[in-house]
Amino acid sequence: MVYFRDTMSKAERTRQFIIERAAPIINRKGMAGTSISDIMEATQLAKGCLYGNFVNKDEICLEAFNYLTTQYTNEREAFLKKYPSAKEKLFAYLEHFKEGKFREEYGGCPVLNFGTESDDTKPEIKKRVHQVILTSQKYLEDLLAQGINDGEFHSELNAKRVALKFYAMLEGIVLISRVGNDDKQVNEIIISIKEEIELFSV
Amino acid sequence: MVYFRDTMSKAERTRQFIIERAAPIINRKGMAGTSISDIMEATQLAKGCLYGNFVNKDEICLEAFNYLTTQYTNEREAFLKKYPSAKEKLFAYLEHFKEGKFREEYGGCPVLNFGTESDDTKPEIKKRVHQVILTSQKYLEDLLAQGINDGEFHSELNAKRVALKFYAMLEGIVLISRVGNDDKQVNEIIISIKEEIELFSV
DNA sequence: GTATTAATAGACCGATCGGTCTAAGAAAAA
DNA sequence: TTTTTCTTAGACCGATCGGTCTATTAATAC
Repeated sequence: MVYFRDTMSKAERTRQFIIERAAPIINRKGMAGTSISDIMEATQLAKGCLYGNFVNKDEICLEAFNYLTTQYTNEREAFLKKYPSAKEKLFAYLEHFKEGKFREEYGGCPVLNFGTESDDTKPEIKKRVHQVILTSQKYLEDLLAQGINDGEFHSELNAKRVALKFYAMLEGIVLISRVGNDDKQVNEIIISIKEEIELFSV
Repeated sequence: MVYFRDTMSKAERTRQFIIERAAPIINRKGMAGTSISDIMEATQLAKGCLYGNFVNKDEICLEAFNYLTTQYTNEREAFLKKYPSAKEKLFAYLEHFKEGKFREEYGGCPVLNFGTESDDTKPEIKKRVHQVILTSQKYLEDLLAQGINDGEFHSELNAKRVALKFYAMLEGIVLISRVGNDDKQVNEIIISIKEEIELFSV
């Protein structure tokens, strides 16, 4: 992240800094499992400073989730830009997933982590996670629809259903690979999805 | 759960009772999010009694996970027994999943909940979750292999890969349906899997 | 250079955390 | 019935929790 000294106030910069430092910790240890002192240590900031920039811990958690997801989305967007067709974009999507910064560096997929923790306890976070899930599905769905439109994919293809299927598989494999400390199964899933894409390619 | 007054000691019965009461709470609120006083309240037992039956909170969490998974496995086992062939068993497996006691009553799939929470913080729990994942995949894989063996499925079918694929999809859809408060997408996934089963049926 | 804004260390708050211990009573097992 | 096992309520422990506040200092903006 770049801090624009000319356009961002000191407070904005600090706020952003806190989010960036806190996000991977919360993603790893969970919202309940992360304490304010964890964040103080990671940022080397005083408690008063944290509470001067956020109203409470929940706000930090929410912003951490937003940061992680937009970060990931932006990176992927930049990566996919190079590929023109829907099919190429889909394959690139899988490649980008396979590189998997979010399966390793930051403690796994935030949708998975925040989603499972929030679903019975934090309605606001849950709502936000839900939005992200919908957006992600929609993205895949649009790619598939574009492919149909461009004559790359068969028209009988149910874009919505297949998008859901792919997305569920990817979330599922993040869980499996992380708990198993093993990336081999990620490749297996990618192969399965690629096979399926070929199946509905014209 | 039945308490066998003749074969179980008082301590064993109490231990079991605590596990059963604590399990759904821990599954919902998370390990870090569940306190000893939560468990005292749910069991109406004194703190000394809890610590007389378990060495610490972690042990309660681990046993809660074991309880939830064996519970679910047993129920499914009983349900599938009625179906003789591999293909019928697979379909029954999906039906049983669709009924989804563990997507609603107990706070979602324990593999998902304990898995995401433990993966960076609780190595012992993580290890146990890993075992359960392997067993579940193996179960599906064996079903598919049996189907091939019995001539129900094509022999080119990659049982291991497809088992992984199905399992990932199911874990993924638990997350999606819970965060979205919506079961419609569960049906969509079931349809997708059924389609796929038909695809490799002879 | 001056005015403003932001960050500091840390005292302090009440509440809760996981966990230990005890003395007494209840329940179960023999 | 007697003995053994188990559970009780709650005091107590030190630590930590999220959060507030203050007086001082540092950095930034104009």
